[in-house]
Parts: sequence; structure tokens; C-alpha cells
Amino acid sequence: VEPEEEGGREEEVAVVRSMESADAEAAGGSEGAPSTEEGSGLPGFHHEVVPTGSASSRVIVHVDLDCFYAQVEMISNLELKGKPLGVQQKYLVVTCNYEARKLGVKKLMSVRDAKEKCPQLVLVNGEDLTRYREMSYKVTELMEEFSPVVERLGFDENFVDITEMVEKRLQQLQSDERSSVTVSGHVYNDQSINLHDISHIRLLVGSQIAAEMREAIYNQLGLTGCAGVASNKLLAKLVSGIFKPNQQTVLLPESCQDLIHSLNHIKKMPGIGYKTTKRLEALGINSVRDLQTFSSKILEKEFGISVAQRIQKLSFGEDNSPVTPSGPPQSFSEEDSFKKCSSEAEAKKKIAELLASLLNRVCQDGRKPHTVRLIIRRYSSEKHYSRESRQCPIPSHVIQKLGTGNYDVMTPMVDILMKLFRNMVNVKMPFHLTLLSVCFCNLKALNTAKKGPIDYYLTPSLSTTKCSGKRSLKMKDTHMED
DNA sequence: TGGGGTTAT
DNA sequence: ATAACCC
Repeated sequence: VEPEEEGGREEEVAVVRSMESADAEAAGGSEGAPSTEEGSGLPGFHHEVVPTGSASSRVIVHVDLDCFYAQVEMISNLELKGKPLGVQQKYLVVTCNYEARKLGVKKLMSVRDAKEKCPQLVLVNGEDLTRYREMSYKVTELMEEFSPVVERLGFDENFVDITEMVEKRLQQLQSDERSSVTVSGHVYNDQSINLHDISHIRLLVGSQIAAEMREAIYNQLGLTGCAGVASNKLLAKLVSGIFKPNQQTVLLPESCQDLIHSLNHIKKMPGIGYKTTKRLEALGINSVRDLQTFSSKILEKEFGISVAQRIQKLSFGEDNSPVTPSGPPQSFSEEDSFKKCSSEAEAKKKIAELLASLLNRVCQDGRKPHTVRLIIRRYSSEKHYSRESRQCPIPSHVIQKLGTGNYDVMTPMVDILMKLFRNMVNVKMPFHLTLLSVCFCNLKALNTAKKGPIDYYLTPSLSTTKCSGKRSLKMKDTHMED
């Protein structure tokens, strides 16, 4: 790929370009004739040929399961269906089904308030995420059958880039059939469809694919959910929430501004979180229009060019971020919160429990984590959030034994974690923790590669300079860090 | 607020 | 290692 050169039409560059193909959006136009394959063997031959992945107009679907944990619980126990159901973690109702919502229960309501509002509320404990996680990945895998480009957002949302699928279906249609394409589900704002507008046609085909996805999720997994179809992730996500349980909505370009201005505050904009909202408010920015019209220069001064440009584009409904395939998880963690943990022995016991669960998960995954991290939250009456962590490499001899249930991997791992613990917490002083979490990350595929003469020296376990055994016990803190 | 996740700095 | 974001 030639650096900087916009003129030369690149051939295979979908992935590379997708990071910055942004500006094509502003350029608008030309989405009429993206063709998929013909040009790919002839670099630079046809000036108007747009490589598949970098077509300026995409079709994105956002799939959002309805009250996911509650649905999983109702599938596990059919007795629960039809009753108001809440899923409890500690003293919170983290989510609930629609029967419960009708009776006034809200997400993240305290159990006390929820029971007060709704004495008939049935509660199930949802602190163990295993079944939710498993079901979540089944949904993602189902979506991947439609298109491999699926990005997870939490356990219950997926983005799918269906641009290619849409193009393929359009090519199957004769030109007279195009004008009989119909929408599946709602059209945002009840906007009228123009079948002479190719962008409308593409989004309608997208709505049909979205309907097929929801059907598949229901038929194969028994789950209902919403979907939104639009030209980028931001808009797809915003529009998926318009008709709420178990319905879908497509956004046509002419209604984009209406959609984003339907957000009554910038904090509703995905990508603008708690901190950014506070800082924007300090600048007098409260509405989406405030952010649209605010001085770019001052915004850049406040947030840096990267954040400033990104959030201001969001305010116009522009989002060039690609749907990034999530693939297998980057990390596994288990956490537990509690009112008080103030002794090392207590901490050690909790850490061992978290670790035991994690080892099972890591074993099932097959890959090997090369880093372990311990996270704590200290009690503080006022201070908002704030966790501290320490991490270190997992010694290679421990990594090797991770999959093999035979050897005791608990003992060396607990020892490592307690070193990390004492590195963070001065156990000779009083302390008060309210959360412990253990995380395995830096996951690598098993060493399935055959060893050539070079690999031999690059494989730590085979190198003679390491692994003296004595060294790992004397490891100083700085040696424990990555 | 829970029990998770991700990426950027 | 932390800070921001997401659910």
C-alpha cells in the first residue's frame, strides 16, 4: 500500500483501509456501484471499483437480546415464565423480565426497593455468569454463520457487518425485482421508502437479514431480541432500541438527524461516558446540538484531538469505527464483592475460590494465559470507584501444567497471587477491601507450532538461561511485572 | 450498584 | 498500571 496516496486505487486493502476510510463518508456520493469481485485481480484498472470492505456505505445490524439474564433463567426453569422475575447479584436486581418491569421494577434497583414495589417478585441469583456466558457465545456464533464479522458488546449485544451479504442478495435480484423489495419490521420515524434510492434498497435488504437473524436466534436458542439496521454502528445501536421488546427498526439516511436529536442529553450517546459527560457539561454542552455546534478548536484543547474529533463526529451520527470481529475472549476474570475483607487469610481464601473457577474456564478454552492479574477495591466512604491492580507473567512451568488437571497448579498460582496481594496491600497495616478479582490475560494459542532450530531458542522453557527455579522464588517486584 | 468485558494512554 | 468506555 502506497503511503498517503489517495489517487491510486488499492486492490486488497479492505482491512487496512477500514481504519481510516472515514473520510469517504464525508465524500458521500458514489455508493451506487460498489462491486465485489471483478476488480480484485486488476489492481488500479477500474478507477470506480471500490474494494468490498472499504465501500463507503455499509450496512450494519445491531442485535440486542431482551433482558438477557432473565431470559436465560426462564429457559432454565420454565416455572418462571409468566411470573415477574428479577435476577439478583448481591443486594441488587441487575435485570428483570417484562412482567416485573410492568410492575415497576427497574434494572439495578436494590432488592429492597424492588420487593417493596413488587412483593410477588421472584428472585434468582445471577452471580455465577457461567450459563449466561455460554448462551452469549452461542448467540455470537450463530451470528457468525451469517457473516464472520461479528463484534460483541457485553454478553447480550452483537454488531454484524452485513454489507457483503446485502450486496450478494442485490446481485441476485433482477432490476425489476429491486423495486419490489420490502422492509421487515419498523422504519424509524415512519419515513417513506424510496425504491429508486439504492441506499434505501440496501437497508431494506438489511432489515430482511436482521429478521432472519432474530428468527434463527429464537428458533435455535429460544431467545428474543431487538435489532437495528443502519449505515454505521452508532446508528444501528441507537435505532435498535426504538421499538422495544422483540422488534426491529431500520434507519433510512434522511432520518439520521431526527434519531440523534431524539437523545435528550449527550450522556445517552454511546461512546460518551460518565467522565466525558461531566467535562462536557462543565463547558456548557448538554444537548447533542450543543456538541455539534461547539467550537472544534476548544473541544480539541479540552479533550485532545482524538477524543474531540471522535465525539463531535458522534454528535452528527457519524461513526467510522469498523465492526471488529471479537473472536475468542482476550481475558478471563472472576470477581467477588463484599462488605468487608480485612485479613490476609480471608483474602487468600477468596482468591483461591476465584482462581479455582478461572482454572476451569481456562482449561475449557484451550489457550494458555501468560499473565495473571489481581485487582482490589479498597473501602472508601466517598471516593467514587477506583480499583488497583498488580500483574505478572505466569511462570512457564506453571503455564505448561494449566491444561493438565493432574498437577497442582493451584498452589503455585495462589502463591503468585498472594505476592501480588502483598505488593498492593500492606498487610501489617489495617485494611478494608470490598472487592477481589483475578484475571487471566495475554492468552496464547497452545504451542502447536513445530520447533525449528530458531524456535528452540525462542521458546523460554527450552532456553538454558532461564528457569533456574531459585530465581523465580527470589523474583523481585520489578521482575514480576510484564 | 454487579460481574463482567474492551481499548487507549 | 490506570483510565476511559461498554453491557
